[in-house]
Amino acid sequence: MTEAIAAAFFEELASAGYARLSLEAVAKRAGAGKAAIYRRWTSKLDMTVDLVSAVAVDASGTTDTGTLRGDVLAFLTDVADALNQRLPARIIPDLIAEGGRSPELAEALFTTVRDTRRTKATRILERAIERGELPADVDRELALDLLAGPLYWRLAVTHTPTAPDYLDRLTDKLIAAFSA
Amino acid sequence: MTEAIAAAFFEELASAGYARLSLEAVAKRAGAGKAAIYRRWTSKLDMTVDLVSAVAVDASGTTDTGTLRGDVLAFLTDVADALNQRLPARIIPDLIAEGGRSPELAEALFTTVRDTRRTKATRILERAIERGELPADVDRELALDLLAGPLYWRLAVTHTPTAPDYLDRLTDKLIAAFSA
DNA sequence: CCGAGTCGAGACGCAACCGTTCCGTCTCGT
DNA sequence: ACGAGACGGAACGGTTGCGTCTCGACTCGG
Repeated sequence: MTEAIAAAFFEELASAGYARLSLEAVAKRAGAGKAAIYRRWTSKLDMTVDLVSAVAVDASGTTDTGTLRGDVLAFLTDVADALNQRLPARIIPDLIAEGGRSPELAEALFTTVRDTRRTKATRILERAIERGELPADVDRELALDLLAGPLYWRLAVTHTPTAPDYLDRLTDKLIAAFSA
Repeated sequence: MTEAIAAAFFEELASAGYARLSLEAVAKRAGAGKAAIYRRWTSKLDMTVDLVSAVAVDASGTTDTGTLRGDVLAFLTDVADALNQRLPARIIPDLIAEGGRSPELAEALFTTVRDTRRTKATRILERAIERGELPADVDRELALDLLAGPLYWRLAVTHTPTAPDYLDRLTDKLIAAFSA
């Protein structure tokens, strides 16, 4: 039951956006009464934070492929896989935009989602430093933006499809940038 | 009058988002009657496309600084200036998210805003090729994503402030990536 | 000095949701 | 077999925004 409501919630969130999201529609799509929702969560914000951070947490694998290039490519592949799915592709930009407006939502999601991804990326850099692939004083701040930015821009903002070797080529450029 | 309505529209759009935008609130903030709005535009979508593409078009300067590095830095500075303003910082991510949901809005805005910026960035690359700063077969597709992505990610998604020399450092990394 | 056009203000009927409350049903554990 | 509790569904009063329409006031060109 809770699961059916959650599924309906994400469908509605993707198709309507957070601002337009109606709990009435969620209930209807789940084949549930509104009471079933209000019995579990107190508000739309509560529900959103709870459900979104639940799915965000478990997406935190940190595979060590043995090389910087392998790690970067794996990281980019994870991001691309997520952003190429229908629901996340619509939901993530919407929540980011909404986060600019609702501090509560922004803080709740950022502390889970963003920080998870941030530490994951940082670990890639530090492993590379230990291996001697990158200098110890690599510009981490910039590296994090370079890792996430271009792919997010392409997939989530301009909605441009990627050629099969796109991630490969991007990986090469990124490593060149890190080492510069 | 039209100008007062437009100003109120952008204020409301920034604080409420497109989905929650109420023409009633726009009228009230502009000190206008609703009739004044409906006399000029037929719908919220019509109004949005009209007003947004109007301000987007005139932000299309293409300065030639004489070097690739100068051009890139100038481009990044333009983007950063725009995204550091209160209204664009809130409005742009919101419209991007909304564009994923409303094909009409997406198409109308993309053909003006995105293509304008795209050609601007492409011209930077081609000038560099003419000068011999970049090889003729530079990966333009990747270069465009690298130019826009990291800065957008930092300013519009993670809302992280930038150190004064951030754009300088980013420029160096980007040029290294282009040449790789 | 007058009539056409625009103005702000707001009432109108309509629709969508809100969050709550009440049904009658169904499924449990005991 | 029975009572507790969650279920789907529907209705409640209240709020908000829509798009239309009607006011009386103002401004100007002729």
